[in-house]
Amino acid sequence: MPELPEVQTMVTDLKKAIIGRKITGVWIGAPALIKQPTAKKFKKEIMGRKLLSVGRRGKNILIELDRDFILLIHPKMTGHFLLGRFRIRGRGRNETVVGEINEERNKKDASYIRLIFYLENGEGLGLSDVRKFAKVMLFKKSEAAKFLGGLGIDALEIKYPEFEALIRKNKKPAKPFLMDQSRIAGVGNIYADEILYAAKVHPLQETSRLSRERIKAIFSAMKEILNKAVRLRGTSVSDFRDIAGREGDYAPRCAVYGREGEFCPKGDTRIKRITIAGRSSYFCPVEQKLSR
DNA sequence: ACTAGCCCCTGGGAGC
DNA sequence: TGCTCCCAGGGGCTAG
Repeated sequence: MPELPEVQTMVTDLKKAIIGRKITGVWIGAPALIKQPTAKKFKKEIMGRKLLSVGRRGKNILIELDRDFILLIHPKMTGHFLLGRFRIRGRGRNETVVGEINEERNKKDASYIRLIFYLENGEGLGLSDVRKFAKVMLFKKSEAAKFLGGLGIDALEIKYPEFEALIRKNKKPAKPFLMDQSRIAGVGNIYADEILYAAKVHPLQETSRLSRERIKAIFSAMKEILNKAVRLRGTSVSDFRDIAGREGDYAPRCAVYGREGEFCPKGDTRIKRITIAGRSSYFCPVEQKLSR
């Protein structure tokens, strides 16, 4: 599921592929993904816009368009972009996308495309999203604060003093703290588990009594793991693909995520899975002891 | 102001 | 083989 490194991979790809190009058409297969404004108005307003720059804040992709518009895409669980040539098959509600993208394995992926931005040369930028959880918004630059105001500091931007101040104020256990986008933006379920494992902190650890040493360990593990995952172009445990349909290379580096019952990389203890706030959490009960 | 819990959605895997 | 059931999960929303 796209977290900061996967979103950054998409942003890097998009920068190369679409900057300076113009949106010549839009196909909306799942109007419910468009949260702002209405799908009809969205289509009208985005037509003919030029793509000026691509950025990221937490897990949100922000594309700057001409006339001071911002296009925001949050991929949620299964959203990702594919660049290729697409045909629409069927009619009305039964319309589906057939992709002429590079490889056979991506054909299925293309059929999950819910939204296409057509570019000048007939190529399309498709948003593939099996579960239709993705969020797409279009608004004026002047309204950005309204739609991004609730987001905390990006996990790759935050400096240690700010991080320590946030974690000291925090009342949640360590894992929900890392995943709270209103404090620090970008860390999701997979990387939170990996960060806490590397920092030797139990996911249910209350953060109020953590020593400065442990807080520093969490902070540096966060930076190191996210940066490494960015270099490896993300984790593809399920649906994540880059713009060309390729998987990321970080998944084999995961020490604990998705590895219930396997041995901890540092010993002969088996990795446990527990549920925290409705989410699976993987950890090593020996490496990550609760302390108080 | 804050938090816990429900809900959105679909494919894939387990179980029978 | 084929059916049904349950699970995955980020974050928006609501009730408390």
